Amino acid sequence: MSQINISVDCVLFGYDSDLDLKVLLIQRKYDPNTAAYKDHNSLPGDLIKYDEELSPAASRILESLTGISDIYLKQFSIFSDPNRVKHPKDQKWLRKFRAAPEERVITVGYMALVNIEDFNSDATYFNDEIIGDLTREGYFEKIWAKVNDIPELAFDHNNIVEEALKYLKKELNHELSSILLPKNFTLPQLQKLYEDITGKKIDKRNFRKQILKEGSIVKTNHTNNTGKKGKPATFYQFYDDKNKTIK
Amino acid sequence: MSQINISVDCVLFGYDSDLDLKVLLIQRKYDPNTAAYKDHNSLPGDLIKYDEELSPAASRILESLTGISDIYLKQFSIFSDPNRVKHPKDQKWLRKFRAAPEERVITVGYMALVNIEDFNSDATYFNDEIIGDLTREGYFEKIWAKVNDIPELAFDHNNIVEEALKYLKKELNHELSSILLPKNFTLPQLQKLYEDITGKKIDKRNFRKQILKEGSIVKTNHTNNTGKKGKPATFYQFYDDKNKTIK
DNA sequence: CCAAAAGTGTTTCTGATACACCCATGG
DNA sequence: CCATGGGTGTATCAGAAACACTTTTGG
Repeated sequence: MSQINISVDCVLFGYDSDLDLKVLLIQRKYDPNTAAYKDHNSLPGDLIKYDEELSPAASRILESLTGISDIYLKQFSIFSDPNRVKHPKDQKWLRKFRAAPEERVITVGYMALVNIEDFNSDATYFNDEIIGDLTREGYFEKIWAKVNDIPELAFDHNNIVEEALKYLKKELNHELSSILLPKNFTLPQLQKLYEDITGKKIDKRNFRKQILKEGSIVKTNHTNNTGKKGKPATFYQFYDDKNKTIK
Repeated sequence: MSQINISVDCVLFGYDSDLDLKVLLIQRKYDPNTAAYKDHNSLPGDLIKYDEELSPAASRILESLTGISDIYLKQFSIFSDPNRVKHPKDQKWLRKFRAAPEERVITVGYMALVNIEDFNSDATYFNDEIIGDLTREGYFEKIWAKVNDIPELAFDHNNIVEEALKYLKKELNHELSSILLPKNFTLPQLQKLYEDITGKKIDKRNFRKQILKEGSIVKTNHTNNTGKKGKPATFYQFYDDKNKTIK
């Protein structure tokens, strides 16, 4: 008898200060035996286990990819179209490693945020046992794609990314930015992050006034002597109001 | 093999102008043969069919209860605790009419709004074939419970109601109020609705100024000569900006 | 004529926006 | 010394909030 399956898919955002907002994708490499996976890209995700809660499932998937165990996670939507896995190209792929590839899958979308520098330090981490779907399939790579330049993805994953981005825009605040930025950051970096995500230019005096008034960030004694032209910017750190500690 | 089931549960709000915000509950009556269902209350909900989309499932359930086919619906959260149907009292009940009562059920919460007067005109409507869970179980009644006085409900339904209420508070606007109110309503009624739902007192001059400025409601020539003391209030109607029609 | 509820404008405050010049560094 | 990017304060505007009396009806 046919059953409905549940999965989670994670849209992991990373922000590269001098560049762009990016999303982590799983890219299947060309396989000479089947030629089927070439250029097959998707979001990290997996079916949930019978007794598994949704958020822990998302954590499990992300930890296995990044080695980071406490990634910021937020459920943002459900994708429940009965035909969302029925496209022939997706079916061809599913048949390779799912017991019942034609069965309906409802997926829960999670938005996740990570400091891309933390990620890089663990870039090679990978735990074979954790991600069923990925390891069953074998050979793949992680790539950071610019949000404005995302390739064609499997299933409805392009749509899921769009929805995650909408959600991030709507929810953006100082707590979230503090996750995307390294511990030490400059105000021009923070401002650029806001401008990149919301797509709006901000007046720098007003931006500083606002954010400093809130008291959520503190000045350090250091500046970024990057060897570039221009006055060096001073580093700030986020201050966690609840725990009275610097993040 | 154990599978995960998906259901939808509906939190249908109705607003009785002179009284309170209410939620529609399904109340199982006392059954002398089993004595099991006494005082068993729950939200209207059902497992979804294999090929069914979530929103249409919620519509189906609500239509079968109210006879109204186009009830306002909004998905607001997922409830996915693996043990949410495992409580002994709930298991006892599920064993009566589910093939696999011990299986995990993930439910999707829908908030729904209805003009309680429309509902009353169809109060006796009930379609046997539509709601599986309800008809399998047999005898039940619909009751409107005040949101501040909700009895103990099955599963995690008390929690689901709370979350729906939070969601309604957050999303409350003039479109939503127009659904809860009858076609003709007075400004004091509208203001009371806002105050009841948000739990905050509003200055009546500021409230009128604001809502009239938006142009979403229009004055009529009628007043509510209710035979009560005090100046009669004039009736207004919501004006649908998109369709240029009165709702 | 009194009690009850509807209806009506103005002032104050606060937060958002607009705007231009000086400073420190590298080349 | 010049090009580049960092850093600073004030004036204006708009929307939110505070506030008190008059009007119409029923009893």
